[in-house]
Amino acid sequence: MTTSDVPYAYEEGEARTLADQVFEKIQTAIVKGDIPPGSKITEPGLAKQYGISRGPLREAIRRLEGRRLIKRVPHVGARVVSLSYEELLDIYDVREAMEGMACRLAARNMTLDEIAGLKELLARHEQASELQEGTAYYQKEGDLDFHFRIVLGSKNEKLTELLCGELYHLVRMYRYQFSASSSRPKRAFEEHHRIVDAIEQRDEELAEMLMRRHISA
Amino acid sequence: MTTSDVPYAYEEGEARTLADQVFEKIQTAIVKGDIPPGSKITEPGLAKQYGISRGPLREAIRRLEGRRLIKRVPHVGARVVSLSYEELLDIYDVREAMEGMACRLAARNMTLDEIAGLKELLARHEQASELQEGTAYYQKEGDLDFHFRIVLGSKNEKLTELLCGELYHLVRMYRYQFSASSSRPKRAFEEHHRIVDAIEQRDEELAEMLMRRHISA
DNA sequence: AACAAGAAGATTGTCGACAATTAATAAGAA
DNA sequence: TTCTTATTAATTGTCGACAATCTTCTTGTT
Repeated sequence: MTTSDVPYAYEEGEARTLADQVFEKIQTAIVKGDIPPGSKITEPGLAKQYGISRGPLREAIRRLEGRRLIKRVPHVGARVVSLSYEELLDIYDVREAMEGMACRLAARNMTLDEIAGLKELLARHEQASELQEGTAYYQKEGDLDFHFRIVLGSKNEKLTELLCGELYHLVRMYRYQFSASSSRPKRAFEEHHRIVDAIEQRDEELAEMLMRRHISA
Repeated sequence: MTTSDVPYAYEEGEARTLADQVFEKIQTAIVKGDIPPGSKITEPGLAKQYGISRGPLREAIRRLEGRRLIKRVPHVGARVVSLSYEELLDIYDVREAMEGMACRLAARNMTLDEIAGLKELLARHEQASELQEGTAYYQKEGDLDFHFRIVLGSKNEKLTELLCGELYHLVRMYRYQFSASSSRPKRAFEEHHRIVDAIEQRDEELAEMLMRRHISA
């Protein structure tokens, strides 16, 4: 796995606050399904589980609420969001729009080094894909890594925040939940390749179009 | 003003929690510039000002942090985000992508009633724009109202959440801050009109394109 | 005068306790 | 038995206090 588990990461080894630590722990727990979707969050329970008081825990919950991974009802409690099939389709429309734009901007703003890195990543994918018929690596983190780099290459902070800080987690959540594999590794790989070509040629229009088709598939 | 001050509103008169109330108060205070961008948030100060304890206040701050209206540094404090010109351009690229998609989906999913409502809104705008040379009303809330309705018409929950719950506030913040008026009321009105036409004809492609051009201008 | 080290002050982080509200349970009447 | 009502239990909301950390001011040295 090339990307860390926590993508938009803080500086490592930081003396962060308890609330921050627990925020991330709960976030990954939700994403990985350790705390199943729709389940109720009981404050005393979680506080005891993580060995902290309710204060920092509540702050973490409020932050997750701001990121829409948790829905809260006053005086009743908080539940982990459960994504329906409709919501998943919604998310993919959003991704199509935003990653399309990201790809357009990447074609404009990516440095030559970054492009070279992308091509190298593709090469590694190809190899892994040929060696093992293992769609596993390629499908999951590898695919996200590819998209991740393009988003970063857009050099658009807001876009990066929204995609990597919010939608990213929801998509990962979905993939963990359904063990989703797009079941078309060869095709996807070719599409990735063409996208990189378009970026290299600085063809913004084409880059956006290819990415949008790639996601909507 | 047709839209309420708090757009994605809770049910009114609800017995919400202190943290929720203060969250909204601070949010609008930030958006309207009452708490200036870049200024430091001191917990004891705000707590006293709103007449509450630090507990709920901290929860509100964490929620605002999740929405990226506030940046926090551990053990140092929180500051209101200050949007640079570059960030504003970034936001507009995101808006172009997302509202373009929203417009495409609106052309697909908007009901006839909603379309009729849009046309009626346009008529009101035209009248107001003719009567007073008052670009004021049209430029500000009226323009947002137009975009707001189209986003809602997309019937895409995630898109609505992101646009209305996050970018919306940032755009409003910017407008308050610079008293921004796009200085082209006539042209903008015509573009709105053409967009509605495209939606009415269910021409998704055209609707998206027109909206994107409208925003990027 | 300028800089460094240290002390005082203020602010943030964490905790436990109490009040308010909701959910669960038990008791009683139809 | 079943529905209503009252009581109990549990959970959430709020608060004030204390500890840890950072900031600022003071003091002393070069």
